[in-house]
Amino acid sequence: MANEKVTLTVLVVDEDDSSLTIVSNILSSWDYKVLTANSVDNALKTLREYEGFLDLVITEVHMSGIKGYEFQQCIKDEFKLPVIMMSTDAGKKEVTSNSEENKEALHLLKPICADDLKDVWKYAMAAKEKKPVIQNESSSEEESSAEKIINQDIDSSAPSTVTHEKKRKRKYNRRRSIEMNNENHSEDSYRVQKKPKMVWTTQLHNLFMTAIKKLGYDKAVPKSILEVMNVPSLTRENVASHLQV
DNA sequence: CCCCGAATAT
DNA sequence: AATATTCGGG
Repeated sequence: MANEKVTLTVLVVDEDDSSLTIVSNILSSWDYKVLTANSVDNALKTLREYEGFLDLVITEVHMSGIKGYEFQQCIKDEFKLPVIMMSTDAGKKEVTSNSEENKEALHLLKPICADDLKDVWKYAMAAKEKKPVIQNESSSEEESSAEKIINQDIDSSAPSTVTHEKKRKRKYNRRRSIEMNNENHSEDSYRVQKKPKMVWTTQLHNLFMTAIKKLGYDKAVPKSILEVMNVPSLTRENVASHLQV
């Protein structure tokens, strides 16, 4: 019933104020709701205060008072949020090693630029519960629709360097929700593409717009747009159709 | 055959 | 109304 505009909320944590401001500004300009914290303490405060409201955390690795990864673990464990790390020395030892479920931990190299952040919404989205829109095609009502969680896989590109990989793939994963003892609320956005119609979220639309701008009006054809957007599971037809509107 | 934009269908 | 699918042409 309630499927409307989505605003992703991001908590940015860094002890360096200028960095905080930069990231914050970039994200804000894309309709993200941005909260900031300049210390672990403040971050935790905000985390608790906005519990259930946040979608993503972006944090500097080196924070005083705690080891970066404990912090990350803590956030993931307690708040079940995707965490993206930032630092000036990505690729260092623990960064990549100390991660069991670090699948969602993108690591960004400072200085952060807009390009680095353009994909973060995917992480937030992936972590959110997807609300599938199932539509039945046939008239038989005997339907057992238990699993309708459609999940798009996340395509992580190399940090801060543009790699042009040609990849066009379509892949769906089904994932069972394994939550039983957690109060869970707040949900809205999702993007699906299995059976149901896809949904153009505002983030998706932003990406779309950005792509067109980057290409120029005359060069903005579906194929190019699709490539620039680089969203897995998005088809050329999707883009073409959207282009008409 | 690939891909576009427009038209049309759901 | 928003997306998908089909159509005609380059």
